[in-house]
Amino acid sequence: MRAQASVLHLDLDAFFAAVEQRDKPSLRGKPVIVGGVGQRGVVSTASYEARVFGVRSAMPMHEARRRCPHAAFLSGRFGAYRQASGIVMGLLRELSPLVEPLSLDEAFVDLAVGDRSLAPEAVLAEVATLRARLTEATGGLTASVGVGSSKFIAKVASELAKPDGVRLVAPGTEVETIAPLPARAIPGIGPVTMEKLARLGVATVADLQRLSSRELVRELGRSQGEWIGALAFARDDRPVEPDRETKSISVEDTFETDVTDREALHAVIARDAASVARRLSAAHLFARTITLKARYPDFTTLSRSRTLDGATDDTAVITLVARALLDQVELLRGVRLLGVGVAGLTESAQEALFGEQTDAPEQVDEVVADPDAVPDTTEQPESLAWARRRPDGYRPGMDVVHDEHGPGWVWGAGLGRVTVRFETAETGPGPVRTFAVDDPQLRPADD
DNA sequence: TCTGGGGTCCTAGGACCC
DNA sequence: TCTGGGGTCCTAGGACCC
Repeated sequence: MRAQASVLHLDLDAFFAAVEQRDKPSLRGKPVIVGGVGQRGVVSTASYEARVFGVRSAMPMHEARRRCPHAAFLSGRFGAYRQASGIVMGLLRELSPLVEPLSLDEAFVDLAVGDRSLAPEAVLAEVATLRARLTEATGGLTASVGVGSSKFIAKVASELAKPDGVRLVAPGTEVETIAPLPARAIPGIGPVTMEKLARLGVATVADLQRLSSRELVRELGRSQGEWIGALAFARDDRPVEPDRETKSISVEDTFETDVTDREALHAVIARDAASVARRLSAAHLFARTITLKARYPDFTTLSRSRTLDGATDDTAVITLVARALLDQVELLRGVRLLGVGVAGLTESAQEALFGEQTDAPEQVDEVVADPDAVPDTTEQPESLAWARRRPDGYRPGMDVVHDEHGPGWVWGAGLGRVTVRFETAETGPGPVRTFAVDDPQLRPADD
């Protein structure tokens, strides 16, 4: 904890839904739900209008539809979210070079750099300017901002400021500020930990403050017990870290229906491995450990991993190692999810550590020696298409262009037809038209 | 019609080394 | 010939966060 309130936490309000309402004027003021629109999707973000009906992040989509059937259900446009996020992070970096993004819609900023005044009035004036510029630069998005003497307090403060507000917790008032909050408000206390604490009679942070460190450690383990005990008294001296290194990269797919066919999963692995390899290359990274993840219909999840002697960014190597790991997975029950991940990331692809023997399966050795040995899986048999996450094509919410009607977005698709609303952020609510999916005048817009 | 996808961190046991 | 102890790496699982 610092003597001054010099840590800022910014959180964009209902971010994905707000971007959709910005770009789709007919949805402004209405319930909007962004998430997986398939059978097994969950809510990513609900607009405040949808939250009134009890729709929350991570809620299964069928439950959200039951609670709020008249909402607009959209599958998300990550290009648009990334762009808006980039603008916001840029504004934050004008405040201070010490910006630590936590996700597309959240970041910490360390204000204790340069010669600015850290007096509360001065900081609040800066925050007011920031929020006004943010709304202007993003075409109407809003953010909640918390300022405090540590990351923890700044984060709690922005939570208290939501939506579209500011809260500065004055140094010296931290413990009394957090005392009445539910213990669950402390980051790191999730459902399982809260259940354990409830058995000790803990409901609020004040209750937590009454427990001894010894009791917490006995119940939660050393690391978590000591950490929660410290946060209950607002003790947190973690620095804002602008350059955190990536530790792992992964891709996973939940299937519309459970998959038992090993060949179909081989095709999924090839595609996911290619995606992971592309991201490794883009980041100029190589990986030593390859992990395969599978989830059974009863939701039990397992992982199998193998660490290679050398690091790789090669699709063929990742594919064959992941496929070999799949041999250790029993498929009789089918799987609802499969994923490929890499870890042990390095900036160079060293050859095998000297003196060590490789324990990789022979087929991997073959591929390392000859990348062309990997089977070409880019052309999937038609029979495997069902294993894909979702049919390609027009997903609700996506941007399209029509030669005559101009830019619009997909309102709904199915049965060979696409319904489009023609409007943009600048136009005001626009008209709706329906087309055949193969209408040559209609196509997805470039991202 | 149960429960996404991308991450981080922690624990715990076994192998292996000194 | 009854049995130590620390350190590191690897694997697997789980809690948690957005």
